[in-house]
Amino acid sequence: MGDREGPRPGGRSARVQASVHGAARALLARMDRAQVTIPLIAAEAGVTPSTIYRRWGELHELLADVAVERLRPDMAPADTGSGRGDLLAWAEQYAEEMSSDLGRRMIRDVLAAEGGAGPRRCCGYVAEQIGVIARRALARGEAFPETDAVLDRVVAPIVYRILFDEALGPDRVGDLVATAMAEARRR
Amino acid sequence: MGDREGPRPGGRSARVQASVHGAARALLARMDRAQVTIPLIAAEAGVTPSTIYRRWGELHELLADVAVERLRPDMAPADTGSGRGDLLAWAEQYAEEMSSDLGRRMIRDVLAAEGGAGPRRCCGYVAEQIGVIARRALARGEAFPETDAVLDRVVAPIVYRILFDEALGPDRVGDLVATAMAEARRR
DNA sequence: CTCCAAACGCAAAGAATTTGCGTTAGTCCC
DNA sequence: GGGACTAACGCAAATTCTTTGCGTTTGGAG
Repeated sequence: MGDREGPRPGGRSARVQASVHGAARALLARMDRAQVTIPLIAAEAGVTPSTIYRRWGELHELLADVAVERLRPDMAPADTGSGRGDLLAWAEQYAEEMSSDLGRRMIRDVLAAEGGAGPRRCCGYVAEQIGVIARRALARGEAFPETDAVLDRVVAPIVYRILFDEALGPDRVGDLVATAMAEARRR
Repeated sequence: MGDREGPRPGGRSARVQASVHGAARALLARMDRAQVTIPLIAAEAGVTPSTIYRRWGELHELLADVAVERLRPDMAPADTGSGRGDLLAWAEQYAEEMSSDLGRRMIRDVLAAEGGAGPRRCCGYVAEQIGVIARRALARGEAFPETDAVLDRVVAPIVYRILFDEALGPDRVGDLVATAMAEARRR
């Protein structure tokens, strides 16, 4: 049940999904994003367009699917020795990755899809990473803010600025982390 | 120069733009969003599809244009007698409007467009409203946080949750405002 | 008043999307 | 293991959307 949404692991569906995802990533890396179409992806993946249309419906849905996959963290946040250091390192890296052209585009792809599942999953990934940092900090006996507080004070401003204004620099991210950590005492 | 990007006020271009915007709004209100297409909008507006394609390029650009228009505030924030009250009232209304289905969709439309002009303009609208509240507060001799601080502590969490998670209730919005107002003392 | 540039309408060509039908692959139950 | 069943796929035709060339109109400048 915790199995993502996909079909069963070894089936034909899974193979098609993998090859379509791979084709989409390859094309996105190779050419301008406005020129990537479903027939192109289908040709690259070795399937017929109708297969993609039936499964994903629109290009946005497919790209969102691919983007969510790429936004899933592949490792635990670095352990710098303190919760504050961990959060700062994580936040700086996150801000940098997401403000890159690729990161920006992935976020927008995720948001463009119809169902709310993609964005929520991304938020979940972030919350999970913060949770790891938090548990590590608490195990060391340190104070650490609630995950929701970190989302509100650190993650939200980073993402909001990337989407609507201009990406925050490392110094501003540091300020956000400091503000969030100040919240920890009230726990 | 503060004139938006559009053509001169009375020209033919302006009339076409107005009628296309109106047609798009009418169709969005009347039918499901996935069924709204450029040829449909063109028919409703009484122009040929190629006109729309040439001016906006894609449906997303047009919808983003329409959404930005609708997101522009049409009046100054209510004056409740104090900066804190003004901000609270504004934030609660903003959160409510943006978390509605319509608001959500408009935000996503704005973000889906290619150029970064739309999102920045929306952010500018918000900053402007906050600026009005701030100037009123300062004129009364009250303390009030920087606009950037309000964006980070109040607006960003509201929008982030709407886009990625679940909309915040009025109580949580109140907490955000309280946090932001606490910042004012350091000015 | 005349000229000019930008924008529009029309229509044909090209590309993408939808859909019906036959076939295949994997699954479940003997 | 073997047979039936379901979901997904391939193919191809029909539909709809998108692009583009060319002539015409419109509003503004000199």
